[in-house]
Amino acid sequence: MATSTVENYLKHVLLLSEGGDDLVSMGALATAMEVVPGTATTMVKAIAGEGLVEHQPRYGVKLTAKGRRLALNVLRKHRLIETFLVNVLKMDWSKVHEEAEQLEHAISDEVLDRLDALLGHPTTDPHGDPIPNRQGRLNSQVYATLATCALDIPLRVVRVTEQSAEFLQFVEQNGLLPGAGIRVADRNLTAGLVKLKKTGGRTPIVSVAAAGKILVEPGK
Amino acid sequence: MATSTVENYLKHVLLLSEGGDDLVSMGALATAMEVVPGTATTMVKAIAGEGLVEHQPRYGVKLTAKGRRLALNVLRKHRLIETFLVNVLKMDWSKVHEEAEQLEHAISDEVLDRLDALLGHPTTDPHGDPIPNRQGRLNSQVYATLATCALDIPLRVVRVTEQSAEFLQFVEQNGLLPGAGIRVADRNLTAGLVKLKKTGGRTPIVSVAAAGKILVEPGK
DNA sequence: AGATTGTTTTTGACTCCTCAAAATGTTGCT
DNA sequence: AGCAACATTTTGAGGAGTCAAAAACAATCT
Repeated sequence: MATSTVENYLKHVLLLSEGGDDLVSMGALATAMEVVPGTATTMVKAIAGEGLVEHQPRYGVKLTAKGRRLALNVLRKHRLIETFLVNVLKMDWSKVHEEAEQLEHAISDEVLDRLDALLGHPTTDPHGDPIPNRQGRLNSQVYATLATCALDIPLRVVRVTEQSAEFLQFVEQNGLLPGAGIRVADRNLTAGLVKLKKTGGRTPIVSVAAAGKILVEPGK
Repeated sequence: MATSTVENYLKHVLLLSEGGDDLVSMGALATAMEVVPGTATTMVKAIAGEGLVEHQPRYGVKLTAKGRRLALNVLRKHRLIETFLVNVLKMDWSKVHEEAEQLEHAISDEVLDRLDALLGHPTTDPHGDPIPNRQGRLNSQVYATLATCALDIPLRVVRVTEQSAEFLQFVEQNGLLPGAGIRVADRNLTAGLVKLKKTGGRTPIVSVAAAGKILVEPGK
């Protein structure tokens, strides 16, 4: 059985490769795992020996089929737990990520399936992140962001791709939760600012960096 | 923060001292932790250094006030999680102990409190074991067992003090879940057998060893 | 008292995961 | 091509938790 450290490495390789099967650099992986690069190298060599990842020395790492299966299961646990914490226990959406980081390694597959049923087999978590199904299929649709989409057309927020509590609170305070209707009024790349217009009249201003983390689709 | 290994040592010292503040032997602790005695000695010395237990070399170990507080919190988590798994997720009561062993170290105090509220502040878990409240008060009433109580008076099962899945399944199959009405028809200490009589007519026979693990109170 | 039995502690070693710092390789620039 | 800048790997070391086996101690039985 993979230790929770190994599960975390696999999960981060999956998240950093974002669907594509390109290589993840040691630097990026080390940063995500909050360890020094040498540690990541050591660990990657170890789990490569177990057939969980393929290591191209000096170029990067990618998941094997086996590693991908494990990583998707961890991700499924993480996102279903987040959904449970928000929908059932009514926890603050900005706090559930931390909590799920711990629980995802402690929960069994049986509890996972029962949670899934209790929640009605949700397809996304409270941040709009897609939840892999039991078979490990992941809806990896590509969305536009508030930093890239066309101006002045009606949009709907579908996903927020950063988990830090501060950022999530900022998003909530500006009424940009998944599901919110919105349009981009103006974008000034020189100043690095994006002016929004909410249905209801509010006109929050966010940085281009923040806007790039808010995914949208054309909406009513 | 105590590691989950430390939490487990503290929990087992608490359970083995059963309310009383007498010393727990290294041998008993090692057996409970499923490690060799030398490991228990090493660990106890380490956590004694952190002020969590008091170690009387060669005689045993007991919790300090600080250690007891932590141990009770772990026990509270364990038992509330078991209750959640059975009452909400409808899991088999013989399986939830294993699951809770993992989850008790991963869950935050906030989630704990929300679970507690969701469940309606239960005072016992599905096995009848008392759940410590937030302040760490533990209802440590002393009950008779089927191995010691008077014959032929109406009883009610209140608690089953062994967590192995096999034993719990045996208890369930004989209709001896907490809450069940029952009386002891006969007890033969030589043969080591206890004959029971259920309200409803069934007359299960259990060993004295098993009977000693089923706690009862006088009941209609 | 002396010897036997059983428990506890000590010692040395091992695994897992980590870091710091030195060594090595890659890439881009002039 | 030669060099600078950067990323990666290697090396040596340490903490946490564990085991096996030897040593020390306590309790009990002649």
